[in-house]
Amino acid sequence: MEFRHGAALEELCPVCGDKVSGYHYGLLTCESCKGFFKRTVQNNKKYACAESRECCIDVPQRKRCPFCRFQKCLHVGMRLEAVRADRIRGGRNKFGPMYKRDRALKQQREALIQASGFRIDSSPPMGSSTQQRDLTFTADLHSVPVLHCTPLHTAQNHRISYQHPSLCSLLPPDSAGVNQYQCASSSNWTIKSEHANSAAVIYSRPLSPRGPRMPQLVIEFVRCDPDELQLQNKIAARLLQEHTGWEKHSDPSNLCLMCHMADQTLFSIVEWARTSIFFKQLKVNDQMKLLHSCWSDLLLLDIISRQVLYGKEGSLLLVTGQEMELSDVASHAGLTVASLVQRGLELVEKLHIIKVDRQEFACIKFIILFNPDVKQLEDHQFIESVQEQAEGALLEYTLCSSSHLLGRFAHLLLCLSELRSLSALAEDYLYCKHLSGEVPCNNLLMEMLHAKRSWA
DNA sequence: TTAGCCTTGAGA
DNA sequence: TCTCAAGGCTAA
Repeated sequence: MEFRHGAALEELCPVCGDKVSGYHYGLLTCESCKGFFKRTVQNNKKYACAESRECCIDVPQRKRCPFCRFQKCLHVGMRLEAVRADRIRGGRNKFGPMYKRDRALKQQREALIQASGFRIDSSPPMGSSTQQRDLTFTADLHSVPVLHCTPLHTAQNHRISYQHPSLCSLLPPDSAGVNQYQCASSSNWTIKSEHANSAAVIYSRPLSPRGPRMPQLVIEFVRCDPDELQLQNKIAARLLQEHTGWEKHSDPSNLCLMCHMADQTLFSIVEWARTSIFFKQLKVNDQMKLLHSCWSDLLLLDIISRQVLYGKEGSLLLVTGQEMELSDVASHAGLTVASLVQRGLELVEKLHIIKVDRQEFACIKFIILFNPDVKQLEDHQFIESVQEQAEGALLEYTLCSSSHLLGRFAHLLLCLSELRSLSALAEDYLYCKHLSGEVPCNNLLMEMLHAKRSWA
């Protein structure tokens, strides 16, 4: 299948919302933000914000505040290292494979839309509502009570303060009043969930003349998934900011670096959950209980699914898009980590052999998140109903895509059980390391670790 | 200073 | 040979 380059160009610039002209410095942006980013980095420009560093950056206003515009460039993931110090023109850079993978993802998403006849706003332009949500999320990071505060420097040496938010501050105010989720699609589909105590059933699309039936809920689950490249860029940029702050103080250990990466991944998982179908209808108390209960399962699933979908044999693909040689990991690991890595790799291999796809991973995430076994849930019936629907959607999807009747579905549930067992071991290991003071404190990772143990 | 268009050149 | 993401040029 040929990738339509034009499809990507229909997207909007994540910085200002203007028309995208191609991949520039790590992601799809417009020509003007490309030029702005280049000028800023090449000429080492220093800007200042006349307001409160929260200026709106859109097409009409992007010229108003270069400080906030550049901050946004970094925030959405434009890469400083893609600007060439030697200024040599032409050729390709090291991001080629990343652009290729992003194109493949977009192509896959487009194929999914076509197969289902359902319109998904692929990679919602950050200049639109998603952009606003993104800014709100960033603003949250700067406005919540301080648990941990490290002075950081951006590439421009602008001092910014980074305050680590707690899970509670990352979740929105109670949304229980909003008990109706409605989504109209271009194909006369109306998804409606009016929950009082149970989730309304979302029906599957009828059989498509072009291929197997795609359960409607699976499409919704995939739709909730973040854009892999944007996620990659965002986490890489945040880690770069954090790392700039560390350089002055000490050289962090590998374990420490991995914890920071896991911490940032946890942020993205919370962000995914809080904007996901069904979850956003829950009261904050229930949201927190569910996330406290399953964060490590979701974190491990994130690592494993990336490995299954995009990883290469012999290396570990990190959330930042970097690859680590497994031989390096093994040589630096102790017995416990080596055994965890080995079991993780065996699980990756199992999932790889049966070719688990994005749709199935998306369902599994919801099955993990909506765990009715969590104690003292206010809306237990609704949560149980969502998990049943997610399992039903996965079953239906596997029956459509596999000839082995229940075999594939059962296999996936077995893998899920292995994943839970592995994540419990990883949690124990992390807790031991925390007690011996070998991992960073006062972050979301540690908050989750403590929360689970305090009510377990 | 901005932003649209042009030139360049490595890799497919 | 073609593609496309770099840097360069220049009118507004």
